[in-house]
Formats: sequence, structure tokens, C-alpha cells
Amino acid sequence: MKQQLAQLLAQAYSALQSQGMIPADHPVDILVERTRDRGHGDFASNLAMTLARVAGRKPRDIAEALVAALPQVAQVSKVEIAGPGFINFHLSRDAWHGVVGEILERGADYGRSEVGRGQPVQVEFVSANPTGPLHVGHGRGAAYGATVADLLRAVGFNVHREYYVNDAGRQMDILAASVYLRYLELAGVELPFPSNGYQGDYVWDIGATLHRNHGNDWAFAPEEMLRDIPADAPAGGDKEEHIDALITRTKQLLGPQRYRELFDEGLNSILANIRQDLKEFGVEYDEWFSERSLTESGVVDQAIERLKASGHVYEQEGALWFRSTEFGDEKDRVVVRENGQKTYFASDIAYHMNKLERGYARVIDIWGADHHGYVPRVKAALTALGDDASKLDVLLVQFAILYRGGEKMQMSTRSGEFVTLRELRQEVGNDAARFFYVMRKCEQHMDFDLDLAKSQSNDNPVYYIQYAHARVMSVFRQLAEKGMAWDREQGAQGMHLLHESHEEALLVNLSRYPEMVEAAALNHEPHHLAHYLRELANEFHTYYNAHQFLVGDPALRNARLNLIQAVRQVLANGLGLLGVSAPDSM
RNA sequence: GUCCCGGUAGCUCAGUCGGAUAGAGCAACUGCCUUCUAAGCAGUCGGUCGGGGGUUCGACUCCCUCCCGGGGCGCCA
Repeated sequence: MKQQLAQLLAQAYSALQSQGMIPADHPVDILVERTRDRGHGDFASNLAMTLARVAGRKPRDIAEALVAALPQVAQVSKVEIAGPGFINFHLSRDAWHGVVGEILERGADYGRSEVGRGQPVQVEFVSANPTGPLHVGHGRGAAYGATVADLLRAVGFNVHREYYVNDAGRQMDILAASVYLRYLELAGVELPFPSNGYQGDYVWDIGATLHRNHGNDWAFAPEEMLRDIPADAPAGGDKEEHIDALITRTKQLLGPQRYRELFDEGLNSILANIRQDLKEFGVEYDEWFSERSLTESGVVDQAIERLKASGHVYEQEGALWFRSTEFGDEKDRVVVRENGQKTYFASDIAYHMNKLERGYARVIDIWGADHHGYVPRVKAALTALGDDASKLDVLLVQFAILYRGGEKMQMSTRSGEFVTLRELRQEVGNDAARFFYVMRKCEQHMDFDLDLAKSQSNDNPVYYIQYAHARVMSVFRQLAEKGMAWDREQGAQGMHLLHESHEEALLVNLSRYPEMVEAAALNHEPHHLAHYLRELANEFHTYYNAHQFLVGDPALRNARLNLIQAVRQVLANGLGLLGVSAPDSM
């Protein structure tokens, strides 16, 4: 409808050009918008105002000329000029009726489109280090990423969802050492636990698995573990040096093969937990991409070689630096450390190089906002490699701050003090969690009040929307109980009987759904969908209270049933995109 | 110090590319269940859009500046 009106205006516009009112070579973007106030009609255009300057005439004069040149069509009942020069379109009542038939016809496909033209897009999200269970902070990235990916698929992109598994590096070594120390305790070797180790209960569980598999065979005496190890922080030492020495000692004592087994036991156990958690949360991936595989397949070395060959790296103080300042970064970045170890950044350059080589039209990274300073260096690296950095969109998700009892909660994986995503899901349910996480735009800081979410879950907007869906289902159950059946064909014939203001409002909103989905997808803003569904549910509840559906007149009854069935379909489609269930009864 | 995000009703937040009288929910208050589920509906109350400049037909929206809150600024990942 919007497109149609824009085309009508385009015809009027070229008529004005041939009349010489507007320069013939002046190109223009014709915009038609939904009005906010129905008193201004259904759609409006500001075209006349934008032309005022180039034509050298008053906006209202141009508007009058445009309206005079506008072709007549049946769907448009009235065209008005209002305010400073808006052209307002009032649609005929019949113009809205078609939407119900379209929704019933297309069913679950209503709202889907092909604007993405099958272009391949990658969405990488969550990618939390496998050093512990997902916590509520990761939940926001999971819900947001999954919804953005679903929305993009709904509008016709070929979406590839990926989780980058950080299965290499120092954090994972700290986890391995932590697991080993718990194993030693189970084997009867009592040692002070490092202050910088991972202290969660899950570390005990992994240690216990090792102990079941190997008994005390992997144990060493405390003296062997602690010989020449620098003091931990509580004893006046440096916690980083302490834990690094423990890692080195663990590797020495166990040897490479057993250390790898220890390491992989921790990695696989935690990763399995993360995968299960996400799956239960309705978040599925096409690929789990291993960081270690980049090193092992030589891709990291290739990336560094390419940077060397193009002259964007230099050596200083024994380390190899990438000259990222050349591409707008604040300072240059190390890719190979003095000790010969490649940095995490080196892997990330390789990873993004690999992503672009896979041929995606767009690559979307969803990161926590604390990584924002990282964006310029990754883009710099892609540019230096000769790739098109503009294909990469980094969406930064602000933290979800947890409140309990009105107080902010600390979250630290290291200390083991956090609310896990699993706990949250168990407390408030998947539906409420998924919905809450995407209710706010991602740049907005989010206060997640646990007490509210747990104790007053009945007030959650998600229930309000689900209730609307359940109510429609209930009406149809009542229909059957009263020995009647829904005659969809008769309903379609009687659409003209729907002239209550509540019915017209619903028709307008139903027709808006595809536009809203498209905008939410292209702008990566799922919160629009959440707000839209609330509004639609509100209009339905209002209608429900104002009018009886199961009336005696079969023509009116079936017309109303067609309408509420269309409402139900759109609610179900929208909730589906958010990963929220649409229950038959509540 | 510098960079990023935010500041809109008592609270939590929407506000489309600059558009017409700035909107919801919660909270508070007043009504509505013999009728398709009251997890609902109708109504009332509530605003210097952080402050100050600027751009223009028009600014919550764009630019400058200042204030406040959160976060980032490692040869950690």
C-alpha cells in the first residue's frame, strides 16, 4: 500500500516536472509514512515540503499541484493537504479488508519477505569463553543474536549462525590448572587454591570426572607441585605470576599428552553445558568455530604473513606489532609477543579474514559493550589485509545489570558468584527471559530486576501477549462447544460488516506487521517487534471486551472470526520470531 | 585524560529519514465479572524531552558546548 501511494506520487511528481514547476533533472526520494494520528488520514507524505526550496514556491502550493496531478484509484477515498504542506491519504474502508484474507492465506509466512534476496549473512554471537557456565549477561547476547538472526532469515537473507569457541589461550590454561588442583584435592593432595583460579562448583565436577577416570594415578606430592612457585596475592605475591607458574608446573608434571586430556576434559565438559543451555533456550547454531583450529591449520600464520607482505607490521622490543594506527586505531597492537606466543588478536585477525573469505555479503559480530575499543583494530586489520571492512557490522550489546533485593549484584565467573542463565530460565521461564532480553534496544543499559521477574512474573508483558493468543483459541473452543463451525468463506464475504472502530484499528495494525518486521530486521532492532506485539495484543483485548464475537448473525460472526484468527496468526508469527511460545490456553 | 553508550512522567522504557497536539507499561486513584478466560477492559493523575547555544518552514531527533550515570582504554582473553 505504501509502495502504491509512493508510485502515485511519483507520477504526479513527473507531471509537475513536465509542467516546468520543478526542474526536470531534480531527483527525489518519495517518502510515504504511516500517520501517527488517524485524524491525519492513514498515510502521509512530506514531499511538497522537501520540494519547497528547489521549486522556490510555498509548500502548500506545491502540495495542491501534486494533488491535482494525482491519479485516482479506488483504494484512496480522500486526499487532503494539511499543516505546513503534508499530503494526507485517507484509504477507503475496503482497502483494509484484504489484509485478513492475505494473513489467513499465507499463515506462518505472513510477514516474511524476500528483500534479503538470499544474500549470505553471518551472525556470530555469544562466543563466551568456555571457562564456566553461561550467566545472565550472556543471555542477553544469546536472545538478541538469535532474534536478529531469525529476523534476517524472515526477510530473505541466507543466515549462518556461528559461535566462536575460544578453546586456546591463557584463560583456558587457568581453567585446566584449576581443574587439576581440584582433582588433586580429591586424590588427597591438599594445596591452597590460587586466588586467581576458577572457583565455581563445576570445576570440582570436572576434577571428579578425572578422578573417576584415573584414580590417584595423575597425582603428585604437594612439594613437587609447589617447589619454587612464587607466592600468591594473599601471601604478598602476584596472583598472575602465581597462577602462571602453577600452569607451567602442571604441564611439566603431566606431560603434553595428559595435559591435553585434562585441558580437553574441562573444555568439552563446559562446552557441552553451554550448548545444552543455549539449545534449551531456543538458540541454535549452524557452526561452532574453534579458535584452536585456526592456529593448527596455519590460518593465523597466513594472516600474519599477509600483514608482513603488505608492510603493516614491525618489530619492536622483541615483539611483532601491527601498525593499526595507520587505519585510525589509537595505538599499534602486538600480534606476536616477545616470548613467541601469538596474541588473541592475531587469532581474531585470522578469524575475520576467514569469515570474509567465506563470501558473506555481511558479517555481523555481536559483542558485549565492554569490547567496543576492540572494533577499530579488527576493522584496521581487515583493511590492511585488503579486505572490505565495511562488510563487518559490530553490534554492541550493553550489560544487563542484575538487581536482587534492590541491590546490584556482582557477577564474576572467576569467583563463581553469578546467576547462571540456567538459573534465570528456571526461575522466570524461557519465554519471559527471551522476551525481556529483547524488549530494549541493545545500546540501552538494562536493569534486570530478579525479584520482579521471579515473584511478579504475572505482570510480564509476555503473558499479556500470550494471553491474547490463548483467548482467540478459547473463542474457537467455545464455538465448537456451542455446536457451531467457523465458515471462513462466509467470513471473507462479510468483511464489509467490520466497521467498528476497534475492528478498523486492528486491520490497520495487522497490515503494518510486514513493514515492522522488515525495519526490525534491517536495523537489527528486535525491540520493535516486542513493542508491536504488545500493542496488537492491547487492541485485541480492547476489542474482546467491547464486542461479542460469537453473535447470532452468522455473516458477522464469521467475519469477526476471520479477523481474530488473523490476529492470532500474527501474534503467533511474531512470538515465534522472538523465540517465545504461543500457548493454546493459559 | 580519551573513546563508546545512556539521560524523555514517581519507576522501567518507546518515539521511524527532522514533521503535525511527545507515547506505553508499572505505581497511585475511580469504575467494570449471571454474558467468548478479570493473566482482561474503561477512565483519572502525571512532562522545563539533563542545561545552554546553533542549523531551518519545523528539533526529543542534526551540530557545538557543558553537567550527570555506566563502560572501555594490557605483550589478558
